[in-house]
Amino acid sequence: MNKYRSHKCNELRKIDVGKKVFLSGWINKKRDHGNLLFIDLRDNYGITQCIIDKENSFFSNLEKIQLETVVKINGEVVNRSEDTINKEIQTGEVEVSIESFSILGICKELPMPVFSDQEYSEEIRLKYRFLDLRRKKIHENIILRSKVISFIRDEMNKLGFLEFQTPILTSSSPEGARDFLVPSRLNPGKFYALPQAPQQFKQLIMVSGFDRYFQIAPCFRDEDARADRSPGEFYQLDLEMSFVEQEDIFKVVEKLLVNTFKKFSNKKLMFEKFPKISYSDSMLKYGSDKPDLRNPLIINDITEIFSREDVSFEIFKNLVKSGSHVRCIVTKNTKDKPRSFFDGVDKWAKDQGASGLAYFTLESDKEILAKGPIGKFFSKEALTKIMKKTKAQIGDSIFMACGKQKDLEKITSLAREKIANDLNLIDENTFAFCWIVDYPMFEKDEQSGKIQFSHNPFSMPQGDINNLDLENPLGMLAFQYDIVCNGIELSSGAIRNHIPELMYKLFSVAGYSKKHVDEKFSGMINALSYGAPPHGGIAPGIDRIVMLLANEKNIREVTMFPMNQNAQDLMMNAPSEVEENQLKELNLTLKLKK
RNA sequence: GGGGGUGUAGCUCAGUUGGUUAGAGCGAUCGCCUGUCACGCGAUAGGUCGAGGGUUCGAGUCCCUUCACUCCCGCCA
Repeated sequence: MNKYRSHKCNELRKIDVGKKVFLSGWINKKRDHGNLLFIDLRDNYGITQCIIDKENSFFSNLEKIQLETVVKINGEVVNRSEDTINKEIQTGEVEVSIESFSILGICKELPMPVFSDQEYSEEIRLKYRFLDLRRKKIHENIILRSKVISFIRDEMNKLGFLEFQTPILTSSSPEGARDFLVPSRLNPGKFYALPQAPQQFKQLIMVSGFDRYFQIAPCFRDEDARADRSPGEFYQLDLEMSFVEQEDIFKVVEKLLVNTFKKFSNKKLMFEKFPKISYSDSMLKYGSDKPDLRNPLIINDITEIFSREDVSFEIFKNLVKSGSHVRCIVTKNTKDKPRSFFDGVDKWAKDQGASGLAYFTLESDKEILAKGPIGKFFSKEALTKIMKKTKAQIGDSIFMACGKQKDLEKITSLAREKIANDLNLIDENTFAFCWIVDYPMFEKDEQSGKIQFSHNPFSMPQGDINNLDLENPLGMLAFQYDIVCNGIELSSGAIRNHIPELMYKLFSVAGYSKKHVDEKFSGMINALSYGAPPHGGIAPGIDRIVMLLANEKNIREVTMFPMNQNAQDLMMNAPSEVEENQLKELNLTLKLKK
């Protein structure tokens, strides 16, 4: 028999009454009545109330013991009287009458309480993460994460995918995010890079003939953190399939995500067949390529209205003449909302750096009229036209913004969210997935004016690949797609370009020579020249999936040992300085900026 | 790199128009208490008010600088 415990702390029931047992765990809570002491003993599985009175010679020692000390308790399971049963805990019908105890691990005075629903500063939580992780909420989040990953692994195996590991020390790639670099001792002056994703490896796995690959893959990107973005490292469900078209990948991933979300959450799925929205539609209707489809508000372009003679809103008209656009958001039946609601939105927009949001409300007094500060600038014919274009009705309000396309997309996207929150339009009890498809292959860099890959240079362009219009690269679409859920980008993927000649052509559009491609992607381009199957894949973010399932707003809540916003591990003291001889071995000298 | 928020006891926070000795709850220590499950009651200890500078007769409070944590923008194929 195990030396430390006969039972776990969630196991004892009425049927065990009379048994001699021994339990080990942490002292979660003491309730000291002076001559009678209750102890809640906690382990990973649950809590058992243990009790001792002053007749017992161990009483005074146990009374003095610190919370969170690890102890082994010997005793007898006894019944609780009807009025002392605790339904909150699994073992609440019984308790353990303590006969003796021993300390297995002492605990100093705690820097933060473990048994408490209080919130603590990130600094203290991260420094004492091992204590933080004992707390119920986050302990359960981490267990959920483990179960989700196991489930996904299981599903992937069932679907015929093989799990492979790919190198962690690899080469730096010129595209994408900033790399983490690792100096090579054996190759002075040269560096490995940690993979931003196993992108090239997974394609090489397809070229190697393995057909279906997946991996719960660590990815490393040296970019600044956000609430939903860990600094440094995160995990993706990386997968790749051979001899597939876009639709084949959609089928696999939809099934996997629907199964996962149904299993681990009680929230409703708005769609089991995820709607497909083209990138350009999404940018127009939602102002973003990661729309929250729980939000019913839609953005409409009404630029043309402002070239009409019977519209006299000169500020917008003049801006439109110089190339700006006007887009609007209609809110249903808001005619009775107080002035403060409308002004609040307008003021908020100004705080966001926009020039504000103009608005009016459609009312009817035999004739259509627009009420609000700028209502008088629109004729009833113009209003009718706007109503037709935006499907607005009497009683609705219209918020308008004017600006250059990029700025406009940004402010309308934010406004959509802001207004929906103000009007409480978002059903928090729902997951709304969608596919964003038809990404452009190339885009123009705003500052330099140069053509560059908009997403992934290895994606397959759409259309007849033998007759691509390379003169108009900005019109070219790619077989590239994202999954978005509740406004969070969960993953992106693509059908890959497996034809070397085509890849050279596309890289040349972005200004890279054949020589450059051969040098930077030698492994890939070489492999594709020896019989590569058509293939494609995707990589859903594990951390974000768990975040959604755990209903958390911050990725640290589902990460066991996260770093802080400055990419420091306060518990392990990373990053840290290293010894001079370590640098010397690596042929490195430090030149710190002052 | 830029903008916002926060920083007061071990922890979570209060602290008024600048005004005497900076408070509370939890935790710690000590005492009382035999049915609690956020046990109760009493007492004690515990403070560089993030740091530095300034204004003032007087600064936790006002001003400047700076640091830490956090949220956002940039960045994230």
